[in-house]
Amino acid sequence: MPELPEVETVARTLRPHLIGAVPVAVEVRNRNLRRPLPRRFAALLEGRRIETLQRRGKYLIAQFAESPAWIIHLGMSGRLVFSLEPAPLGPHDHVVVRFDRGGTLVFTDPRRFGLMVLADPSSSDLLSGLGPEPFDEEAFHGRYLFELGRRRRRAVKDVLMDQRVVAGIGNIYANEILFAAGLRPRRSVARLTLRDCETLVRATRCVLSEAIEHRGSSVSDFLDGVGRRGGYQWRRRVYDREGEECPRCRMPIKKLVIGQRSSFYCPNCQR
DNA sequence: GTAAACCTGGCA
DNA sequence: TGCCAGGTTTAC
Repeated sequence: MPELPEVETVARTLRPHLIGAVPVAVEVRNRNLRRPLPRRFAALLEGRRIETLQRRGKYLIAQFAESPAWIIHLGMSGRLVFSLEPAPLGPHDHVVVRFDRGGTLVFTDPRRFGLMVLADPSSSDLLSGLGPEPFDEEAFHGRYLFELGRRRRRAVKDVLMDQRVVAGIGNIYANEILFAAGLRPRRSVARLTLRDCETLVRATRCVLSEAIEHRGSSVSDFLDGVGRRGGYQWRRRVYDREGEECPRCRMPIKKLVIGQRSSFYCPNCQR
């Protein structure tokens, strides 16, 4: 579910409720996430005031006055919802955090591919390998992709989704970005011109910012930090639209599988 | 490189 | 019943 626009949406919607709040009661109902939560997890979180809530790639990072920070990844089906009047808990509500000034944050994740870690962000293995943020103009630009592409022959979609190359892009937005850039998902990065790479970078920022404006995609079940659905699923041009008309040229959208992930593209508009 | 692994739910 | 799903890691 959650790629950069969804995680950014969660961060923005949670900030007003979490900044300055102190977890007073942390209940771990199931510690078997992607990495098992340590026994001392609750104790390490309780009593510490949240000072900032940041996004890095698909990770959320809550910082306190001192290290360690609370690093969260929502995996495929993870959800982080704050509410003032909590509903009864369900079977996939794994972590429940109550705050000093009221309100409850519930981490829900049916598939348990999500992750929570207490670590120093500057030394965490989770964050250290991440590539630049897509909106970082200093680090993520056409030449960067162009130089990177010359080193190895690889499908451009594969490269876009590689978190070491650029952080935050997953399957939905990789498809949408490639449509916006007019590039086929299978195109080898080795055969992209510098201009292609510049177009790709522009398309990346354009698609991601449009998705953030619409508060992310709720293809099936994404909810933001206060339990609302996103709106970008209605604006998807190609993702999960096999056989439908291309919004530009009306040719049927095609589907193929790259690296075990479904890819959607217009055979006419993308070359 | 590619496949399978982790897990549950939804849908044909 | 089998396949597919927003992600990432590990093993051939």
